[in-house]
Amino acid sequence: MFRAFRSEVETAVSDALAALDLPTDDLGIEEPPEDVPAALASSVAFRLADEVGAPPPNVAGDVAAEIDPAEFDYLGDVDTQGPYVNFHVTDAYFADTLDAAQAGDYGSLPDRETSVVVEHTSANPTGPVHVGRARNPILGDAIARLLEYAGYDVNRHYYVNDAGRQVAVFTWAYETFDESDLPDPERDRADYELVRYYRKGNDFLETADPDRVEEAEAEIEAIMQGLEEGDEAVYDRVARVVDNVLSGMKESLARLPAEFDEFVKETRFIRNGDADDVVSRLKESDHSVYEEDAWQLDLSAFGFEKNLVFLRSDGTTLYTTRDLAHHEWKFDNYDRAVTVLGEDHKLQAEQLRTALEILGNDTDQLRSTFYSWVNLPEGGMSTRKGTGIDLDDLLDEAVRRAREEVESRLDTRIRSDELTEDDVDRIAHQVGIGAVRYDIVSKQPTKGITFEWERALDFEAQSAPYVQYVHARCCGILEEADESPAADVDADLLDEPEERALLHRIARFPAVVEEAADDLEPHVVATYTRDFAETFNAFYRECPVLTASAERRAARLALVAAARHTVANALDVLGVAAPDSM
RNA sequence: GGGCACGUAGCUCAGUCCGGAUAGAGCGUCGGACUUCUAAUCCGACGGUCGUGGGUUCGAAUCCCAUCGUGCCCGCCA
Repeated sequence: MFRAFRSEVETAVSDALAALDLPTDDLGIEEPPEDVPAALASSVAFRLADEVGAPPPNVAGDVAAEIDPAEFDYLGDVDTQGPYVNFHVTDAYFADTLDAAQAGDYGSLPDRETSVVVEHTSANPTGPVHVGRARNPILGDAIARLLEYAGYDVNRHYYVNDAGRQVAVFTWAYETFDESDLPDPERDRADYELVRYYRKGNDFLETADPDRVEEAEAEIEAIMQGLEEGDEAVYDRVARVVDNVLSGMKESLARLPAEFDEFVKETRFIRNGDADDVVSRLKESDHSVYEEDAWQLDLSAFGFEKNLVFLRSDGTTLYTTRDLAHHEWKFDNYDRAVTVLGEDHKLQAEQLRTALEILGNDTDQLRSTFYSWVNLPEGGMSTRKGTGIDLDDLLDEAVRRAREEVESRLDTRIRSDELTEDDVDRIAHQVGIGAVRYDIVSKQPTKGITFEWERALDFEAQSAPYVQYVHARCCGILEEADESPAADVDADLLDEPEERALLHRIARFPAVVEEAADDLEPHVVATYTRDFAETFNAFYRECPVLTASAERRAARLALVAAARHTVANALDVLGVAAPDSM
């Protein structure tokens, strides 16, 4: 309803200014501070004061007087407070909000008939997912969910880097070293087992005799050439390692949960000739140069200092070349493409975009969003070196601490229903994993995070359980009521300030989804859930539901149902579970 | 050296894109509220030169310039 209201306000102000013969290019519509009762306001009077030749409050009065609320459904009173024009909502606004939010999918926007491919995570298949990388699947999955709520047809892709040197090293190491020379795996799973070869191999290359390193390098080079030439036997050798490691990584990611519709392998674009096609088209471009036996793009006209090599002197393609083919493939199959990348890929992403334009693509359909790395207090995390916290360890610890928390609360629990063992287990998972996820997704991705156990697993703070608790409270009331919320309640009965505030908050949810999706910023939804919880808790404190008189009780039950759908879906956008009880 | 981010209360963060009403939360500290629809909750107090210095504007945390601090990037790696 808020979206409809806002559009009415825009129309009203625009028409009023036109009637007063004033410019309508800037309506100055904004949200007033919390202590102002209006839902929207306009500060347009400041800007027009000079033109009108009157002080802002007078101009505001003129604008307000020009608006006839009778022409609108949701725009009610229009008044002024000093230089501001304030817009209030009608009873119909509350009634329609209450009605709309009875739907279980409240907050989902209409289908846009637009497909979007969201590529995220795409971590090199070299070992277990660590916390430094975990921001990517959490952010990426939330963006994918957000876009689905916003009405897009979303596909989630994981781009598998299976053609680079690191997988050649990995394959060579896997085939060379014997398991008896390796430490025990940290977990009984493919990624933990295989990463030992990768680490051993890298260690060997750094510390072994130069002669033996040279031999190893020759084998690694042979694997890379085999991939480039389309040697099926080499593909099979590499795929055995890559697919195995990936199967383990998928299990970690699924715990978040982050799941994918497709794992797109980089080698696919070598094998199907698309990378070669990109090379030949780039060679013909005005920006291509042949220097030092390699084909390069001179991007100085686009503000890039250095050339971008797209074909090595030995005739092989580079990651970027294959990624160009990859993105053209995305453009062929989807209307829009979103990529979630670490900030270290920023320059590369800009070069990619420019090269795609040179190839004749419309890059408006491509949007990238960047996040800062999660570091340890002592520095970065590395799969190769084995430094870092495994995502599995973090999630295990989060669930363990959440379980401790649930169990310690069992004694003081007021509610009469007993929690079963299964309930405790469920709540521990929902709260533990939800807290990790919420902590990451509620911050602006560009802000750096230093990982600290205590902070990551703090269930107090402004964390998931605070919001989840609101959902559990809603469910508790609805369950206790023992009757479904009636469809035709009188929303006018919800006239307490806390009830009105809650309806206002509910009404905004679709607009929050829309804004967050437009900007690819799920943290906006997280901020909303916190505000929502605060507003609901005020209602919960002041407005008893079950003991209210029959009519009021029915209206409040409908409000609680509306609140439940809103908070459940807001959490769903973030990928955080909404527990029925806690 | 160049480019891009980030800098808001003791700590962790919203707000910055799109300038407007006394800069908002949480944690911590201090003081209150459970025979009540679940206290993982709520209420109150204390706490801020919005890194710094200029500029634009009726108005700047927000825009511009400069500067300091931190992080990332500047490969025929991925």
